[in-house]
Amino acid sequence: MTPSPAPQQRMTKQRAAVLEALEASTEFRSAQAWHDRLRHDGSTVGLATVYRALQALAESGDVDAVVTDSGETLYRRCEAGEEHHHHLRCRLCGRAEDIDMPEFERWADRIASQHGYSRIDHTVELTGVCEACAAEGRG
Amino acid sequence: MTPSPAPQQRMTKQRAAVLEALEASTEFRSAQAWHDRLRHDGSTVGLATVYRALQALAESGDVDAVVTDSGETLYRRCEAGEEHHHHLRCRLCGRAEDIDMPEFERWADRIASQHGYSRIDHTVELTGVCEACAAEGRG
DNA sequence: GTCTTACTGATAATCATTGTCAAAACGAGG
DNA sequence: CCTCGTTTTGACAATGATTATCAGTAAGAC
Ligand SMILES: [Zn+2]
Ligand SMILES: [Zn+2]
Ligand SMILES: [Zn+2]
Ligand SMILES: [Zn+2]
Repeated sequence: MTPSPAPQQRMTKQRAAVLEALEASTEFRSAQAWHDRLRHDGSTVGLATVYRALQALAESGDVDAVVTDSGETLYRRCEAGEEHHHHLRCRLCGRAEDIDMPEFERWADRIASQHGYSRIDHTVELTGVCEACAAEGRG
Repeated sequence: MTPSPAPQQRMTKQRAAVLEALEASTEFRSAQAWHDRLRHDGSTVGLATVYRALQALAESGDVDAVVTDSGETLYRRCEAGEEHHHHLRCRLCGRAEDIDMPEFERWADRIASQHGYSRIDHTVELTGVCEACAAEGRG
């Protein structure tokens, strides 16, 4: 294989717009929802570009991504820096809280090795209805 | 709303075949994978029918369903009866172990209410590479 | 400015899943 | 066993989120 010539990143108008949209909210939204918001805010960014930007950001750890039960991927800006964490997310409005659970991490590793499994990964997501949404009687 | 006239279930050849296939394995497979297996075993069951059967079984709690990171839904027969449980699944072959974690359940409820969230639901899945797959050097 | 190369956006393609609907199969009752 | 109202089936179209294409655009190094 070739020594992979270090891929460069360029800060474009579009990427900046996506970043700005992400910064303006702490809620989980789908790529299409972010795209809608950008268009409504006057941007002419293309849908594919939004997908690409969000995926790149998710890979680099700058945004959090979760997959819903229906298979949709939701993104939001990551508030917790590099650190591994989980979420408590409102199913109705996308609001989310960062959750830390170091005990779980250790427990998962132990259980896995007890069963002979290696290269462990895990998915932990809590969903519910936030106080505001409950008050409005949504859902 | 109408008194919902008690929906009946009929045991058809196709549903029996799906059940039989599920009984013959403890591994998580996609609807399409189960369909393939059924066709290879001589059945002429249609793909849509397999989807319908698996969904019905999942709703009734007779099979476990998980959504992968890529959005695909995997099914396998449920070994743990009605009881709520989680899985440690091999990413390569679909093998899975049932995992119980009552502490987590309690913890999740507590965290959620501390943040003012109600109607809590949760997703906890562990994935890894099982001993057999690791031995074969797959992945 | 010039040039190389990554990026963009309109659009087509993919792929799992769901909807449609006429034909076939259940199974209760006779 | 035969009949009949329902449920189920299966081939195929449709959906909807995501990805691939590819010609044109624009970072940013020099
Ligand atoms: Zn909410
Ligand atoms: Zn974790
Ligand atoms: Zn395995
Ligand atoms: Zn649980």
